[in-house]
Amino acid sequence: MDFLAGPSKRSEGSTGGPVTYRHLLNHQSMTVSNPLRVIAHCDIDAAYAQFEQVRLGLPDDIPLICAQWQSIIAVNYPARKYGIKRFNTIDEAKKMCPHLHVQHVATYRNGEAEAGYWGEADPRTHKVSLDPYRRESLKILAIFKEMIPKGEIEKASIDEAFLDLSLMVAERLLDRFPHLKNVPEDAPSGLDSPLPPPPPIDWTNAGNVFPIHGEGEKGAEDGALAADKSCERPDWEDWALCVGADLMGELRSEVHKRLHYTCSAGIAHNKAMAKLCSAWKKPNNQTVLRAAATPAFLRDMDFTDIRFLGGKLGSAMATEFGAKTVGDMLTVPLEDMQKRFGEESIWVYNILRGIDHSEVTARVATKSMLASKNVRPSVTTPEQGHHWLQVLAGELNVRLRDARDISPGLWPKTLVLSHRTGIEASKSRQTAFPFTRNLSTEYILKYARKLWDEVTQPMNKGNMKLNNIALAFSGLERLEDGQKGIENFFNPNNNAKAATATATGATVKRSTSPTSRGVHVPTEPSPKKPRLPTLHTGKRKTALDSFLARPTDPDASPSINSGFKHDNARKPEDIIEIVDDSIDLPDNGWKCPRCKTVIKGEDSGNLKEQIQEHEDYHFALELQNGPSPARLPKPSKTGSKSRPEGIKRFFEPKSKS
DNA sequence: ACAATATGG
DNA sequence: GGCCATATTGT
Repeated sequence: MDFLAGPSKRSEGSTGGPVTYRHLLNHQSMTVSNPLRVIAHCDIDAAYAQFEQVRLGLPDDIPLICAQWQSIIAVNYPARKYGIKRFNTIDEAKKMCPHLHVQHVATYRNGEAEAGYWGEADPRTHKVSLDPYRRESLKILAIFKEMIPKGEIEKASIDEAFLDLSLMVAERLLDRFPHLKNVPEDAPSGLDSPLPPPPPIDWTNAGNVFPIHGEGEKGAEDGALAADKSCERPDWEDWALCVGADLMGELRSEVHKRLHYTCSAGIAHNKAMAKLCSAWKKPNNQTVLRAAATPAFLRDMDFTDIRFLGGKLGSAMATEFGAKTVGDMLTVPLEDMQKRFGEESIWVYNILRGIDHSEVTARVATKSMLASKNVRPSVTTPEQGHHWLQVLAGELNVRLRDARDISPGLWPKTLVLSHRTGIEASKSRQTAFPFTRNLSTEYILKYARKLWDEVTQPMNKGNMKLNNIALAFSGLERLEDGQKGIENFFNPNNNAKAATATATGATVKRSTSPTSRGVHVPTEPSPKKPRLPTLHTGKRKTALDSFLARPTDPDASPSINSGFKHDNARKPEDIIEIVDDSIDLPDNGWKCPRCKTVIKGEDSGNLKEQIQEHEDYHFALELQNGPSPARLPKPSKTGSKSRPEGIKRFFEPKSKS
């Protein structure tokens, strides 16, 4: 337990000694173990609720919940003051707060091709759409990308992201301390010489700085920080965090300025700690976790709050070692942990000590799209199913078109139909999804129906009772010209007769024992099969292994790259280019050179804003779908459709009921 | 390629 | 609890 003894012990970084010029100057050294590494985690406060509040143009201090049928899926912070929780019903919530705003998520209505906000949402006829939220998520991500052009950005979910600020921070440090750019002549070991001692740190713009001795200690608020300052000399690691926190402050204020969303952030030396401290003070706040404050920060925390320990692994460990807090777990020797949970559990051992070497990896492409519906009442005839297939196919149609607007050539390898009855395990059936130039709901529906028939034929005894139907695209990839089915390519209306003739029957029934595959204890890391390496440097292994995976030691291979790992990651130059694009514009409108969308400024004041927003949209979609191969003037759709489609929908009036 | 399952937001 | 996204395993 002497790990907790005090600030002299580092939780990360300086096990290898002082910060050197190499750490600051050599980008190749910006690895997961660079002591100057700065990682942020950012999380939109009560995201769905805020999205709705802003969409509706409501003031930010009114209590609002976002509803999905009779359930609450998000509660904004004003509403939380009334004690409203996610698990309350809407009626309960209204009782707690009579003037509560209740906004239902967008839905697809009957045969409607577009999701929208209708007066009423009926689970018997409507299907929930999260598309509006996905779009807001992309806008936010685009601002991140713009503000942190040189950092890796990992979208962790619809409302969360990790950012690697290390390069930006190093740059700012050098701007501020130019003398550090050159190694002094008389430096004993060249690049590997320690940096000179830093000046004191001004934390005033950094947000919450978690105190070294924990929260409840003597000097509250400023007192604790003042005490910290007096008893500890500043170091460059803390400087890096402070600069990173300034960056995050600017970024969050930019997000607020442009989109009116508040978010919370954590700034630390690694992902796990950044994630933990973004949740420390919410909403609209940020917290910095210095290495020296990490022991106090973690000590009393429930260790299952740590990312990846919230599931079966965490609870198995809690049971095994009779532990609840991180402090409890610190008494478990590494050997014991490894004996019980495998060699790789050193990952857990480290993270309990604030050490986490996992990288911030940009997600380059969406790999699947799922439209799922819990049907009420259950469908008991194949005909009822057709209705929902129509709705699900319609949604997939919209989503794939949207993605293809920005990422041409994107196409799913397969179409999957899943279904569930009661609480049994889901079953699924899939088929190849041949390329066509004429994507339509009907085209999707054709294959969906085929799957549906295969599924329903065997069960046609009147015993059919499906409670969930889902349709998904999987294996989403950018198709090369050569990959496009030749028939379909030249003959768009060809039905590709023999695309699938799968009739393999008999899926295994497996309804019992949800934990049968549960916490299997990996006594050995199990030699992996030579599986297809994924794009992401093949780090993923089994579910459990991936939690426990020990990162490769970056120090051992200084030659492997730093920030820009992915060939298709956007480079800063591109960003300049695009921002410049938006500057040249005709008087009263603007035509996007990429997608030919025309934006008209109603009052000239917001045209620029709209353009920026549009550019951001491109950014974000490329971030998600991968960059477009080149230009490609799209054949103008004008006039062919009465309803705007694809990217244009982005600029439609948001509420349409 | 296909089907099932795990995990997490 | 509903609606997702991603990854892995066995066949």
